[in-house]
Amino acid sequence: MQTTIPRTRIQGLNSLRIRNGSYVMYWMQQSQRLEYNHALEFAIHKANKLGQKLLVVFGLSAHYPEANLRHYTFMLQGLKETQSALSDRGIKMVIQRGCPSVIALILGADASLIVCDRGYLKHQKAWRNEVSLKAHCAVVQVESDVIVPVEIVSDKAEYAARTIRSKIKKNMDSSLVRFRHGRLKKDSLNLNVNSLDLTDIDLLLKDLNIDRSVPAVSPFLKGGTTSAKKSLKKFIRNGLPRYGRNRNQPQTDDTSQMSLYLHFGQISPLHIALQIKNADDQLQKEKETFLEELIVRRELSINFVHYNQAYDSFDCLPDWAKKTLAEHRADKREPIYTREQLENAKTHDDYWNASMKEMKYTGFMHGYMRMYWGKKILEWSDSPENAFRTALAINNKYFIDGRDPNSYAGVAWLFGLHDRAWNERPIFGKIRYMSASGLERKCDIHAYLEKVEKRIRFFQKNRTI
DNA sequence: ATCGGCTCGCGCAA
DNA sequence: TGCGCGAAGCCGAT
Repeated sequence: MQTTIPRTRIQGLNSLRIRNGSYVMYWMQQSQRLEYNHALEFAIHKANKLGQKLLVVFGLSAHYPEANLRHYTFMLQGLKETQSALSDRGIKMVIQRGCPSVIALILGADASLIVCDRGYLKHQKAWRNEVSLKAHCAVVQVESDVIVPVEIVSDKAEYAARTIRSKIKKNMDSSLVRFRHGRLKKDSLNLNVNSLDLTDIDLLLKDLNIDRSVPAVSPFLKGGTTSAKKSLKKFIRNGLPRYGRNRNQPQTDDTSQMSLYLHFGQISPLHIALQIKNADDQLQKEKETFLEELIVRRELSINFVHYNQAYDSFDCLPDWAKKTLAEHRADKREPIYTREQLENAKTHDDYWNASMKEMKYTGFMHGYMRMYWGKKILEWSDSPENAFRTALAINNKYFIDGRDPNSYAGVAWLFGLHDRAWNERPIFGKIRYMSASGLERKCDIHAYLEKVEKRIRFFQKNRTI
């Protein structure tokens, strides 16, 4: 049990001191939860030490890059729960409408100290940079979204899972520790700061001028820590015992779905990892396989977006991949589908269409099908650059967990990132290929088609938003 | 059903 | 400098 936050998670973002302001402010943005939140714990600790109140602030932008009704609904469900959970602890949380960095600076003007959590995408870094440059007090960033902080693992973009694995494992035991949740001494509920009212999320969503082109998946998937923990429990009971066998079987539902909640910081990877470690001792192998995905692969994605500035474009790919795709640029593509045809699931390939529908109507797709889905976009586009753009755009539009570091690494993987060369063939060159016959050979793809059809019928019948 | 070849480059051993 | 091996494969030979 750890009582203080490890130094390796804490970074001063400017050189200013703690001022004598009205409160300590935790600018919450990435880690949208109360539990296992290192940034929040650090802020509570500092507030107690200074004898001050703690104000938690969230800036809600109506124009978050690529976000639509589906994402906002899921996020606001989680924020509503977090606000009330904090309130139960005597901590005031306000949500204000506007660009997150601007909100942080406005409310931070009265703060003694601004604590923020960490995000690795370009716009998330830019927001924190702006706040650290313009704030009048110390700005401290606390990592609470990974098991091993990125800089501790490596100081460069890693080449593949195998090169990052040992570096993560070296630091894992010292990072996989519980910590005590602190208590705020000075109740801050009476702080007089305005907040958006989250009582009626639908009403608030109508008020915000957001992109409404993609419907929410509520009430089938609900955002928030309670949902996340319920899914985790269910996974440990039902999915984990079969994880080794079924993780690549898209007709089953033996996945954890943790990526949805992790994306919005509604659950901590540390919390998940500890729960998994504590599960049945008979499941050593399954646990290892799951932790490999949760920690090594997820944190490889974060390493990628942190150190590779081109993570959202074709340029991010390793040279051998760009070279081999260029050599096959003139290969005949037949058929070629437009983005519209793809989004409408109007291809000749029923397996592919089913995966597209799963994504479009349920906001989720089984991991194994995510690979097949993307590989075919490369095969059916007029150029690899356009394929990259299309795959990423559709990914981010429909997946609840789109726009995550995992999204960028996942899309780039389709084009060779973190992978190796394979037998050369048309269009793909030496990039790994996947085929419909592979699906037939390796899983029960017809059961998957049925699963998707059934789920979509259920969704359409019961949709409320 | 199972196996080997395909093919690249990092990281480590020497 | 050489060598082993890898984020989830394909394909043809046996």
